[in-house]
Amino acid sequence: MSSIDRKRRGYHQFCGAARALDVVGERWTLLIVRNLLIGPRRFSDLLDELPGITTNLLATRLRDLGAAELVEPAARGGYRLTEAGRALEPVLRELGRWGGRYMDRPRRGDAVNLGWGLFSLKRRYRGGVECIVGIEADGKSFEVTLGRERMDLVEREASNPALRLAGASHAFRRLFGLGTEPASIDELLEEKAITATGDLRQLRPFARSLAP
Amino acid sequence: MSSIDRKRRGYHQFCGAARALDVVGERWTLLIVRNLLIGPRRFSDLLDELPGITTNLLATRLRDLGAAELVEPAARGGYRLTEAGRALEPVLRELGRWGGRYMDRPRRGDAVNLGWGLFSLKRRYRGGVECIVGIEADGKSFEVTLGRERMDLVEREASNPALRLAGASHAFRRLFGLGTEPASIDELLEEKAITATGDLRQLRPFARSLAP
DNA sequence: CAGGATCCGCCGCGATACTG
DNA sequence: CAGTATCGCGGCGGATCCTG
Repeated sequence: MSSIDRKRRGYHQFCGAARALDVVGERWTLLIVRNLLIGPRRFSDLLDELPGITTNLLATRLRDLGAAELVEPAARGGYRLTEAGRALEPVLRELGRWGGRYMDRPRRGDAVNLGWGLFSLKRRYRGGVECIVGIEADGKSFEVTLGRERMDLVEREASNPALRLAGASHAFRRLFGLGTEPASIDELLEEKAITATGDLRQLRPFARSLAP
Repeated sequence: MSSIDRKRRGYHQFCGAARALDVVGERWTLLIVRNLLIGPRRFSDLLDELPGITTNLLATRLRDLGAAELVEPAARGGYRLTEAGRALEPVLRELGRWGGRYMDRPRRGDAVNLGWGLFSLKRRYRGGVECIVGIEADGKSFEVTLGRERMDLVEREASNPALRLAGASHAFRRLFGLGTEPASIDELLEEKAITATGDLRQLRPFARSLAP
């Protein structure tokens, strides 16, 4: 039946990009995935982090992502990505890289999220450092794992970080040059905008490997 | 004025991926870019290659892409990508890579396009060959340039290819394993499904560097 | 309160017809 | 060949209501 074929609107092209857009090309979908790439999320978390999305649309998207087996129920409630969902990270990385040209400063009314900013550091990371850093900003906790080649990011309290940094998220956006005037780690410590505890010898290599 | 802010529907997030989707996230847009990445196109070319798009929507998308300075008028009429538009290639590459998992075989009603298939070979190319190959299939001409690291593809008659291959597009899809049972270059030459002229010593390295 | 479902209005989209 | 004009529909945005 052609009614079945056309049931769901699709591109009907034998092309990887078109197939991908058939699955994750609808509005909001890739942004939901981006947020889940940082860590598991509850419905209400996503609702807060995605200003403008409505409850019905978020529910629909999560249901569709579940049906596509890109998202599954998380252990402690909420939603998490499956392996196939996590495989979308390179797509988000390249989208973020390309969109960087429109992103020098936040515009009026823009939602700003430190998680998105830290996520974008993955492609800036220069490598060569090996340590785990815990970041606490505005009630949120991030575990940043620097390895030989790549950086990992999870939103959770770092289990056993070599270094702990705490401050307002704006301080971290200054540290990494994420939409504000950049500042050195020394300035920020001097101003007490950021406080560091733990193995302070890791501080400078950490900052340098992620500097703007 | 808030009416100006909200004139165009957008995500209003200070995030590279969201900014990118504000510009190229609407339906059809990235597929138009994908086709233009293979070479300049006229309005009617795009209309043929994008089954299902309508004239008004294609006109709107091309106008928007022009306003965003991703597309500009081509020298001999039609449309071509600007530098910023070509910079979307990694996005299409990663989308295509991810979408590959849904693409083992064409489905009923799928549009099939040899250009899209050859484009996907860019990420398969193993490097190490240096030659220009002209491919002629079903009235279309492609110039495939193999270099030390990467492969380039333009839809045009190759100016001075070391090797010329001609055949039905289905034969090339067998050669590269693009949605059909793969076949070796020897089989295809034996069957006369593909005819090769020029420097035949390049034939086998070419096929091997792009094999499934 | 988390996690939705339901209803409605609007605009992006699809289809067709028409024009320079 | 390269679009524009028109219209109907469904996806999406906004608000409210429901259920454990």
